[in-house]
Amino acid sequence: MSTFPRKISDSTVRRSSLYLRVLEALELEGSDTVSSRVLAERVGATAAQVRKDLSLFGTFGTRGLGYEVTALRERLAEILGLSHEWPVALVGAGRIGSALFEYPNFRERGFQIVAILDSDPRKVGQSWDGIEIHSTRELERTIERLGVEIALLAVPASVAQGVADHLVESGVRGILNFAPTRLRVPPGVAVNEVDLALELETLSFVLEGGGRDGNPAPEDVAAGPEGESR
Amino acid sequence: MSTFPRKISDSTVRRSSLYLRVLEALELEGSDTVSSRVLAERVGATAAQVRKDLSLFGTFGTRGLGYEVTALRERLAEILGLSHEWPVALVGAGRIGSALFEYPNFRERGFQIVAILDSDPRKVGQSWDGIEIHSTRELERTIERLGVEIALLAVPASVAQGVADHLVESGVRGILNFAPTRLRVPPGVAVNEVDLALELETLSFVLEGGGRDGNPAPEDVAAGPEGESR
DNA sequence: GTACCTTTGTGAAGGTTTTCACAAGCGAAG
DNA sequence: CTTCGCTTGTGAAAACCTTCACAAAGGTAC
Ligand SMILES: NC(=O)c1ccc[n+]([C@@H]2O[C@H](COP(=O)([O-])OP(=O)(O)OC[C@H]3O[C@@H](n4cnc5c(N)ncnc54)[C@H](O)[C@@H]3O)[C@@H](O)[C@H]2O)c1
Ligand SMILES: NC(=O)c1ccc[n+]([C@@H]2O[C@H](COP(=O)([O-])OP(=O)(O)OC[C@H]3O[C@@H](n4cnc5c(N)ncnc54)[C@H](O)[C@@H]3O)[C@@H](O)[C@H]2O)c1
Repeated sequence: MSTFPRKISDSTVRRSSLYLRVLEALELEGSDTVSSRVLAERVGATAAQVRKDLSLFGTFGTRGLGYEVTALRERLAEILGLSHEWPVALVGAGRIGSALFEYPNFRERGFQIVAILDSDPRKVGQSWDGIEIHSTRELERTIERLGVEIALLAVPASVAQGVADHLVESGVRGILNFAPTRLRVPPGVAVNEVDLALELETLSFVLEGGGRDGNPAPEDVAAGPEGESR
Repeated sequence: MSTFPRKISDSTVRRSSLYLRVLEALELEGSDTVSSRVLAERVGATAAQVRKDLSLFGTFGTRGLGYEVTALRERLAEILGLSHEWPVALVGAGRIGSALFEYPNFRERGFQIVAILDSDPRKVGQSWDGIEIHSTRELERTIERLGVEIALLAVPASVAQGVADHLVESGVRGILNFAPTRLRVPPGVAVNEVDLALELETLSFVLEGGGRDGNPAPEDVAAGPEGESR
């Protein structure tokens, strides 16, 4: 709904997600306000970075005081598109699919798995926690009926592109892809790849001395990916 | 083992991991050589980017011809630290832990789970596929005995930092963390965070119009995170 | 051997993200 | 009401990353 003057960078969005999590924790701890310094400390960034990030979204702080925890949390949640529930489809009811289904964190943050899809006739018809597993032949109908816009894609790599195409045709606009394949999707569709073998390989690169001189780089090693640009 | 003149950026390492995967596929397809253009096409980057990345590691190509597939694959694998097996410990034998354990992709790429650790007395003593689940009381001994340097951390967020500290004390230098907590580790230890709720939140941000004007940004939406630089 | 085609490797340019540094603003205290 | 201490918001600088553009060089055909 909301738009912003400048294009917001991926790194800013990712950090904002972390800020939100810290704000939720601070609220439970009973803090009323928080400074950019404290926020930064908690997420492993710099205070200037926090202020720059937040300033891209608007002006939230009070000079001399900091940010009001509850207000900022609410505003950030809204900005990140978390002020309403997202109905989510799980595609691929295999090993990783079942772990994802039972992951309570998704629902807590407003992502509710409302449909499970699989092509295996032995799985179709089963129910998980009251949600029936549908055949991928009913994919389009199911996605449309439930208004699903986000899908968790947990099918074998060999079929991932085909299933993704089908999802996009059916109206899905965001895919979290667990298969180790780069998906090609039309403009207007967002994909996030979760590539665990790649994550391990970046670890082994650093451990093997790629960072510098046989030792992992001292500084930025604690920060993680992203670089996650990430 | 190998060191490089300049510090290699995270994005370069991540792309290199993708190049390696494409090279493996090309080898199976029977290609002898590949140009930066083709390599780029397959991973969704530009040809110049591919050449820049590779040039940071050395000079591998032949002008007019391109890169020799097998030679480059071998060299890249070596650079990424994949020319030997890595014994890996799985810590937390829960839902995500068991999916990870059964994920064949890890072993195929040289990451072999040689130890499973859990604190739940009901799980300790069980065997998964011939590998016994050990108590976390034996963590240090197990890690040391098996020479584990990389751990998959799949325990509840509330205990993740404590377990991570214990792992580091025992000699672990690389952690792939699935708990939604930023780990603090001493210099010299590498951590990659896999934060699925965060990935979903970046999707919902884009879908909600954060990218631009109510529509996801047309260009870089297909590229994913790292971003994803991270 | 030469001409031509192709593709690499790489400085330089361009763009983006992070850090720096400080004026401006707010609240509290006296 | 003024002063003081603290913290934000933000231009400018620095660092970093990507793209451009082209000379250099290998292969091939004749
Ligand atoms: N197991 C893990 O820990 C793990 C980790 C990261 C990534 N992954 C990736 O996730 C994907 C699934 O892995 P898994 O271990 O759960 O495999 P799995 O074989 O246990 O599950 C795959 C599921 O997808 C279903 N499926 C197959 N073709 C389908 C189609 N065309 N449409 C719908 N459903 C279909 C299968 O019936 C099965 O239920 C793979 O791409 C894998 O590389 C797995
Ligand atoms: N289920 C998912 O799909 C999923 C996805 C992403 C991230 N995660 C994260 O992964 C972690 C594990 O999630 P899960 O769903 O597998 O939970 P789970 O409860 O199924 O498994 C957690 C396991 O950790 C063990 N454990 C608890 N304390 C321990 C300790 N101190 N030392 C060693 N082992 C200990 C438990 O006995 C249990 O076996 C959580 O942090 C969760 O947020 C889970």
